[in-house]
Amino acid sequence: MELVRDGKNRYRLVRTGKMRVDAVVYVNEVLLPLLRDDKSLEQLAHAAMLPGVINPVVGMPDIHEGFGLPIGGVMAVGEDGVISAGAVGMDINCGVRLIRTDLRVREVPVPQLKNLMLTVEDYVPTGVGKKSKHGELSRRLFERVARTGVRALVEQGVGAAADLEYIEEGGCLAGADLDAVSREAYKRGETQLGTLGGGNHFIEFQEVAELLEPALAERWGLFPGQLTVMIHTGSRGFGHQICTDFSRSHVTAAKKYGIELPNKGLACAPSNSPEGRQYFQAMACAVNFAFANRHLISHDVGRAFADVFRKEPEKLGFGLVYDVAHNIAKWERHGGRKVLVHRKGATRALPPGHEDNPRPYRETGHPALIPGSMGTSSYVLAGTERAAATFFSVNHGAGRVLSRGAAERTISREQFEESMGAVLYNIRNFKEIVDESPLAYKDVDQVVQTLAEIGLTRKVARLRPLAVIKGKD
DNA sequence: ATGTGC
Repeated sequence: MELVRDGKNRYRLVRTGKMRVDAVVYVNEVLLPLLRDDKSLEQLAHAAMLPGVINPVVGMPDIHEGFGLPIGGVMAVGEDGVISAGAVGMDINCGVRLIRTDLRVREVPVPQLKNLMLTVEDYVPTGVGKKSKHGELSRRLFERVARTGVRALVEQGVGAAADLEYIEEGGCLAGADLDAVSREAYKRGETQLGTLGGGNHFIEFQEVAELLEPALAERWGLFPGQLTVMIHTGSRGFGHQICTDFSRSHVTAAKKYGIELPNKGLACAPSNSPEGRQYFQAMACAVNFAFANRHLISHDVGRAFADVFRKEPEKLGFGLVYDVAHNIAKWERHGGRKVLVHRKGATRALPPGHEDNPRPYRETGHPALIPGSMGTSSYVLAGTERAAATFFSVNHGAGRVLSRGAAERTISREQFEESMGAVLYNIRNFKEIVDESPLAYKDVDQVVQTLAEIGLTRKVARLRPLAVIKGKD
């Protein structure tokens, strides 16, 4: 397997052996060496072997080894090709939502910020295995949420109908069918609406630190010194179970349809087969659940703001900038063809004027939301026409450089605390959070710059972390 | 990522 330089910040794995197409990975000189002891390039090559795959399979600068497709991978497949649960990921519609306020960070003293953190934690369950505090609502609305997404919550008075235009797909991916979902997945999902989860998921209070395209940032409602809230979570146990179910059953399906699997994690079925359609139907349920999960969490964050500032969220300028997925498969048009784009740790970023942009962002292109690691900046990016080369995709974050285990073994308490700087966090026991240290991640500035300097994205705003809420066990 | 492992 040979990686050849193919222009600035761009390397190509030229088709060889059973690969049907090339793989292209976008990294600069700093990020390239980080792929040394990592199977992600091999995993891109595996994806390039699947039936119907379209040239090229793409790796983002935050790429790292995953299950099946690497995290930071984009695999587009024609109508005659396959769909793969492992190319979407365990956390279906893991994604990011950004909320703006009219508050200025300098007007919010640290004790008030701490109070805000505690109040949010009262409303939003965090940590692995946690169940919804809206137990009755979660159970009652679960089926409607899975079928119709965020709209089911809006109908109950959670948020406003106008919010739907500020969510990818209007908060509902078409084609969801609960009949495709196992009993097991259903049971795990119905009690988890409005929960954060663990691992890299978070609720973060941020300050708009820098406007890189001031006119556009202001048009999107951002201003320097502004307090924003970023929510990063997904479909919890529901999506996890769906991925597990289909990664197993599609090994059999692949055999049935004569598909040779380069690795088990890429288990797949023809997208037009009953097995392939069933995965799409189930995945769409989890996509809708995750959009609704972030929506209900925002509602609860709004309640916390109302408690602390003694003003209704609307009076605080509380509003949705955007909500975007980074683990999803969707049918889209690229190069005049209908293709199924699998994005796993990759964020859609449509260019200005593209007809698939939501109405408020039709002219400018929608914001692409990129969380950094805790303790480092996050970014608001915009799409470009050049990113047609990546099926209009950008990175999804900083990307891991140390596994959880390696982080726990090698990062000391002192190093951890230094890496967090002045950022507040809710976890007392450093061992529970060291695997999320900024030291376990790549440099998000390098990652974003890699794409920006070759015109695959534009930096609109940089957000600085003030305080982060992570999952508590 | 995950009621975190065959």
